[in-house]
This record gives sequence, structure tokens and C-alpha cells, in this order.
Amino acid sequence: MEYNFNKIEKKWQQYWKDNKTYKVDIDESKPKFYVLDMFPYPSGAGLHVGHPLGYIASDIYARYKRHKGFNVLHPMGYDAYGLPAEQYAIQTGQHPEITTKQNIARYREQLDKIGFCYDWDREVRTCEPGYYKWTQWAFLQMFKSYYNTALDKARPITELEEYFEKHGSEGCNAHTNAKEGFTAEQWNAMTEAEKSQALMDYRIAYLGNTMVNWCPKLGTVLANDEVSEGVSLRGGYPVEQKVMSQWCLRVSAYAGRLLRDLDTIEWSDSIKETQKNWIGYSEGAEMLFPIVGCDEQLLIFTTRADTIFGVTFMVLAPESDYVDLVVTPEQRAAVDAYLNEVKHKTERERLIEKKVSGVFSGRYAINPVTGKEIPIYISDYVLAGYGTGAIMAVPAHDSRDYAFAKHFDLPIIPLIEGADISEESFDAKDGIMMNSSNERLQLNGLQVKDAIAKTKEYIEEAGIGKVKVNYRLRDAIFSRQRYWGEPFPIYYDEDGQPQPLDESELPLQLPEVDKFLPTETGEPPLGRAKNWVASNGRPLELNTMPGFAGSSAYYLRYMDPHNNEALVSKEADEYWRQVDLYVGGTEHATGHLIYSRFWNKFLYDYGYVCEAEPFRKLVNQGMIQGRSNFVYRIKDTNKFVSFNLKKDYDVTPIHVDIKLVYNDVLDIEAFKAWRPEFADAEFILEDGKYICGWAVEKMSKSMFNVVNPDDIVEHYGADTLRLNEMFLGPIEQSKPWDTHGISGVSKFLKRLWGQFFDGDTMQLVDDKPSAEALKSIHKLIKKVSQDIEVFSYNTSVAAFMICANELSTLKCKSKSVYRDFIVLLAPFAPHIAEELWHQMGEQGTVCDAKWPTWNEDYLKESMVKYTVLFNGKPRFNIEVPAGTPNDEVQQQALTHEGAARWLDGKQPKKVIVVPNKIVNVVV
RNA sequence: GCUCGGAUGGUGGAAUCGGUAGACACGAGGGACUUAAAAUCCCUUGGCCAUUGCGGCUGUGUGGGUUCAAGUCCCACUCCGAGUACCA
Repeated sequence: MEYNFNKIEKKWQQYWKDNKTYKVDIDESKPKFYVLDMFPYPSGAGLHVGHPLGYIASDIYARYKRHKGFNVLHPMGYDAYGLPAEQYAIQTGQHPEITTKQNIARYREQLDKIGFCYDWDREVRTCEPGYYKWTQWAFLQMFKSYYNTALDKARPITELEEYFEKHGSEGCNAHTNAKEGFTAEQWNAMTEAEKSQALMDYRIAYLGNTMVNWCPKLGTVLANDEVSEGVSLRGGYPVEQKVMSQWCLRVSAYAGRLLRDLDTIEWSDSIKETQKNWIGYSEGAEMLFPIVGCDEQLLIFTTRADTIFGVTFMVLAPESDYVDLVVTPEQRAAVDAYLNEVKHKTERERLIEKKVSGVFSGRYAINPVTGKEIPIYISDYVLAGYGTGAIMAVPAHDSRDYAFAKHFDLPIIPLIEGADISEESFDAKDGIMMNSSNERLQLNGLQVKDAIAKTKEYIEEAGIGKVKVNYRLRDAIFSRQRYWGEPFPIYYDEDGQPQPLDESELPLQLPEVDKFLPTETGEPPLGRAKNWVASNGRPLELNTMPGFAGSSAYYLRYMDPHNNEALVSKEADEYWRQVDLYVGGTEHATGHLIYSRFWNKFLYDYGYVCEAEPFRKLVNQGMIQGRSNFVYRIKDTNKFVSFNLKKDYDVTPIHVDIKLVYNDVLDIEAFKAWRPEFADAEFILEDGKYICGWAVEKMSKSMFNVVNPDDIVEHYGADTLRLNEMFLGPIEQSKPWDTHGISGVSKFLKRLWGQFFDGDTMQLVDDKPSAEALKSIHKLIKKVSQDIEVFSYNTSVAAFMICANELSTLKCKSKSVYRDFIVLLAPFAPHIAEELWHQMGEQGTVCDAKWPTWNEDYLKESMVKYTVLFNGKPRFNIEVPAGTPNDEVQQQALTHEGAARWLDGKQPKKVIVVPNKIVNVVV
């Protein structure tokens, strides 16, 4: 009987579907295990061969856990809101919902062909009202909350209002972006609108005037993680800085917990490191500098308090509120000119130029320790968004201050002994202090580290500042001026203040619009919707939520996807708790994986979920790159020269569709037919073949290197695709898709199939397996069991091949041995395993079979081979019965017939016996 | 610049606690079957030398070190990848 993978795979996929084999429910009698893939954005291009890599890895793990007796939750869904569908809608007028549905159908079809064990009854789509109701609900909870820094958790904003009534803002322990506080009297004297405005500075979801990344081309703002090097991640359009009123999430309040809790989860070092950098913890001090002729003081942040004696000027960010305060009338014109210049530069231009620029404000500050007057400058190398937007400049020990001081000819005072600052600053936090003592503070002779500590102590005592921790992590900007996203459950009252919709009005459904473009007046697309008003007739918010809104809590929704009363029921949450294994790419390190953690922690603060972290273990699969092929055209001709002969000609490499190439050999006739201009092409061959060049590049249509999983399934079968993807290399590693190796995996399955049948009859028998066969299969059980736990799937596949080969050589026909083999193989190649399982007459589906355990007794060698080394060089082997004591092994090695030659009549100086491996004789 | 990874045959990659490289697969070469091809099966395959003596030398980016023993540990360097970047 032939191995007809197409028939087998179709048959079992249908069977699993009809029997809901992978449907899962809460079952208190079994331990749970939650395996999750990062759900895909259904793009128009469909899946390529890189997508399934992580899905296959998690599928194997999910199936394995099921064999081990776990109740496994393994769902899939779609991150359905996104820019591409909307851009397509703008161009074609096609409603994004239609495009999205089509794309989802295509994805589903492709996914089904690979044989995943998803429970499709739990599918979620972020764009469906039943789903986004809970995205809106979570937003409302955030709107109605503030962050209490004393309790270190979110609390209802009503508690804060009560506090304000009694005590004002002083001592409220609330995380805030408010510039100024107020007393209880002031609070109580406020109108409702004023109170509403004041509370905005405290809410976890708040409307704030912030500097945003504005992308004119996309017509929307973008989050920090959606921008890289001054251009948008999607589309690569330039991004400007602009102050706008936007919804924000107070992620920064959670910075400390997001950082600390990284220690409680099993993620790779690299992704933890990325998050640590993104959160950007830095310990320093805030210090007050009096301003000459002004009541206000400058508040600055520094990590180098010890360098206070070297401060020779101050710098403000151009956007800093201090600017207007300190600018003198004489300098007004110069400052305005500078501010104007800065404003018209995009962040990208600022980065590229990297020129020193700035302007003197006309005013001086007083160094609180030395009492000296120092000039205050304004420059764009200081960022408004970090620290206080103002710094004390220490040119001797900070390279940016140094460049500025050189440019404006400001004094530079060295503070560390032996540091040469004639050419550049000395930035290292290392050395002995000098020039740093007066009657108030003495730092001379101290190590930098100790000087920092002493200065911090001093400034707190003297009341000129306090120790402060700063984070780089900013609040997330949560508004998008787009159509295809979740509407905000917010309306605006008579005073123009945003107010929450009642929860009973959720979901607030996305309205229809005539066009997907902004309105003529520049309002977001929702401004086109008719009757876009709340039930009380008041206008609704026109912005929509960003892409990460819907993906921040989807893992919770899978636990209880049809619940209309809660995001997730208490029962479901307490059973499934958190994702035990999360598989996805590293590209979400600073986006989704931060927002999800934040979102989960917020829900955790209120007890809506019982775990502080959403994803216990994270595995990052690498990217599968494309492998492009090239042909080489001789310049100014239509002649192509084979790869190894091209050095003799002046050639232009041209991408050629990989479908026209097999094992780097070009199908010349297909190539001629590919493009009209190649129809009469000529070729210079080597060995009668045209060999193409190749390169590893991103998989993309324009490089003609996209490999579609459907084609592979069609040609080789899903099981072969699965095994091949796992066999390519370690799961975390990026690697090119390699079709070359697939024949090896394909051959393995064919041979295995052949081992079961003699002609058309099953040839396995209920036989007592030989010791060798037992050893072989138990070796495999051990290897695969251990490999799966550490995601070392590539070596597992190799082990399968070795074992199958050994059993074949041993002519093993024993059912019990092959039964174990099939169960082990089932997670990797479920279709063939299921078919063989049934062919052997086993009951039920193979995925419910108990995972075999290995018996060490079968693995023991009766004889142990030792390599005998003389002075570290292997010379001969000896075999002794297992368990022979070391000194006896040594004795045998030295009396062996070969030993005399290497001993050369001398006595050994030393003999080292490594159990079961080595005898090393030092002569 | 800073942080974190990595470097092993022609290729993808194995190698547990340091135990004497290159598993497995591809590719290549040779052979069997076949009129022929495909498919299948067998042998060889890091390099150099010796191959009617089953052997010798060398070898895991470079240079040094620790050790009886280093791909693995330590120090310095080179190159590659990723993250981040006026973060004070």
C-alpha cells in the first residue's frame, strides 16, 4: 500500500472536525495547560511558509501535553483590526469588514490543511462586537480608575474624589501628570467641568495634551513602538512630533511592576533585556536650582549628582514649560527664532543632522551647592518627555554637554583625577573625585559611586532635592484617527467634557460611513457617521482605539469566549489562570507584550483575573527568510551565464521566480515562458545545466521567493511540512526556508509507512520485541520526551529517523514497539500517526493515547566501551562489563596488549578514569 | 555609543556535568536495479598524507590562558545578527 498523504490527511482532518476531537472544556479532574500562539493579522497575502513555524511548534507541545494527561487549551483567532484593510478600503471603497472576512476565510483554509489541534469553537475576532464589547469595557474601567502609588495598584477614581474633597491633592499618592496641585478648598470650589478636567490628570485612561508621533501620510498618530528611526513601521512614512489631545493609557504608572515581575516569568533573556531597556529604569536625584530674579526654581533630574561641582550651565528642552518663565525680553526674539526652527524639523531630521544647536535664554540659575551663577540655555538635545525636561550640564563628564560647551565656548571643569578631557568628555562612572569640595559638601578623594551616594544624602538633608527613580517608559497613546478600530465608549457632555457610556450600552458598535477618509474639516472618519451620538443625544468620541487594544486581553477571552456577562467568568479564569506557553515572534517585545502585561495587571488589581502575569513562559520562534534565486545576464545582451562561469563576464543579477528553479538548477523552458523578454534568451551552461545563484532575503513577492504552505502540503503532505519546518534548526533561530532538505523528511515518512506493510497487509504482529528493539525504542522515548520539554524539536526529528532505521535493520515487527513509536510521532506528524494507529487496530484517536515512559533498564549497556588515552591521545578501546569498578578498569587498560607500546617501559605518572567513557594514562 | 546574542564541513545543523568533534539531513562522488529515466537501495564524503596494512598529522572566527583533557571555562581581539539610542 502506498503512502497516500493527500487522502490520509483529508480523511483525518475531516474526522477531527466532525468529532470535535480538539474541543476542550473545564475539567476539574485534570490539570490544565494553556498553549497559545500570537494570533495573526489576516493580511491579503495569506499565510506563507514562515507563519506556521511557531504554530507547528506550539501544536506539538499542545499535543504532547494532552498525551501526558493535561486538559489542554489551544485556541486560535484573528487580530482583525489593522491598517492594511483600511488602506485597501480607502483605495477601493471596499468595506474593511468584507476584506477582513475574506482574508480570515483564506487563513482558516490554509491553517486547516496543516492539521492543527485548535479548538475552533473558541475562535475570537477582535473586530466583532461580542469581542470588542470587552475591549471597551476594560477601557471604561481604566477611565474610572487612578493609580495609587502607596498601594501600588489601580483604585476607583471615586476614592480619589473623596480624598480631594477632604485634603486636596497633597499626599494623595496618585500617579499623575498634573503640573500643579490644589487644596481641598480649591477643589470644592471647582465647577463640575473643572473637576472633570482636573481628574483627567489622574485617570488611568485619560485625555491628555501630549507630544505625539503624527504621521501625515497615514493621517493618524502612532505609538512609540509603531515608529522606528523616525518613520512609521507600517508603510515607512515620515513621522512628525506634534502636540495633540489624545487618549492615553497610564502605562508608566506600572513601570516598576512591569520591570520587577520580569523576574517571575520564563522568557528568553533577550526579550527580557529588550523590555528592560524599553522600561528604562534609572536611579538618580531631582534637584532644585534657584533662578536669578525669579521666584520659581528649576527642577532637574540627574543620575550623576556627584558632578554638581562641575555644572557650568543649564539646558531646557525647547518644549519645556520653563522656557517662557526664564526667557528675558532681550533674548525673546532669538529664542522664538530657535523654537520655530526646531518645531519645523521632524525627529528624523534632528537625528540625521546631529548638529549642536541651542540658544541662550538670557537668564542665570544658581548652583545650590557652590552658589555660583550659571547661564540657562535652550537646546533640542534635551528631551521634554524624559525626566523634567531640564538638565544640569556637566561638560567634563557628559559627551553631549561637552559638545555643547565646546560649541558655545562654555567652561569645562574636570572632576575626576587623571581624566583627560582635552579632546572628549570622560563619561565613565569610575575614578576618584577632585575639584568637588567646599564648606557644605566634601567629595574630593571619594570614588564616584560613593560620591553619588553622599551627594544624594546631602541634597535631601539640605532640602534642595530628593532621590528619584525615573523610567523611560511613556504612557501609551491610545487614539487613532482611523475608521477600522474599536469606537471609544465615550461621549462629550454640554461642557465638552468626556463622559463614560453606561456599561449597559456596550458594545458601542462601529457605525457605517460613506468614505473611509477624514472629513473635510479634518475630523477622523467617524465624523462622517450619521447619528453618531449616545442614547442621551450627546456626540460620541470620533477617534478609534489602536491595534494593540484588541490584542491586549484576547488570551483571557479564549478562556470563556461566548460569555456575554463578563470578559471571563471567575470559574474559567480560576481554572485556566494564565497562558502556560506563549509562542510568537520577537517583534512584539516592546508593543503587544508590554501592553498585554499592563492590561493584565490592571485587571489583576481589581481581581478580575487571578494572575499578575499573562504569559508564564514565552518562546520566540525565529523568522523564516526567503531564499531567492538569481540568473546572471551579460550586460547589454539577452544571454545568461551559469553561476560558476559568471566571473568571466560583466553580468547583472536578476531575481528569478524560485518556482522555475529546482535545487538551484534553472528550468530553462519554464524561464523562457516566464516573461516575454526572456523568450529568446540564450544560455551559457555548465555541465549542460544552468546553475542559479542564491541569497537569503526577506520573503516577499517582489523577490519571487515566497513559498506557500499550500504548495508544500500539496506536494509532500502536511506531515512532511511539519517535520521539515521543525527539522530546519532550533526554533528560536531565524533561518532561510530550505526546500532542499524536505526530500529527506519525505523519504523518512515513506520508509516508515513501508515498515508497517507487506504489500497491502499489515505485517506487524503481537511479538515479544528483542532487547535491541526495546533499547532502540526506549532510547527514542527518552530522547523525544526530553527534547519536547526544551523545544529541541530538530534533534527529535533526527532521533525518529535513527530509530526507524534501527528497527528496520533489526527487522522488528513487534506491534508494541511501533505503537510507542507512533504515539511519539503523533504530535509531530498527526495524520500519518492517526492512520497507522487505526491500521494497527487501536481504539480511539491517537491523540488520546498515553505518552510512553522509558525504562532505564532497557537502555543499560551490558558491556561498556572505554577509550584509552595516553597523554590525552586516544590509542585503543577496551570493553568491560557494565559496573566494573574504576580501579579494575584501570588495571585492564594498563595490561591490555596495546598498552605496552604507549607506555614504552615507563610507569604511568597518573591515571584518570572517567566512568563509562575514558581512561587517560599520563606517562 | 550602550545592552544582549552568535561564529562548528560544500549547506542546514548535532555534541547533557569540560571527556576527545561533525549526529541527522541535504548536496556531491561511486555502485546496484533499469533499454533508459524517475523512484528505490548500497558504499564514500572536514582537510592533508598514506591507502595490498586496518594508520599518521591537522582541524570548531583570531591570539593567549586554566586543565591529564576545551567547540564547551577565563582574558583580549575580529566579524556578524538583534534591541535601543541625544534617556541626563
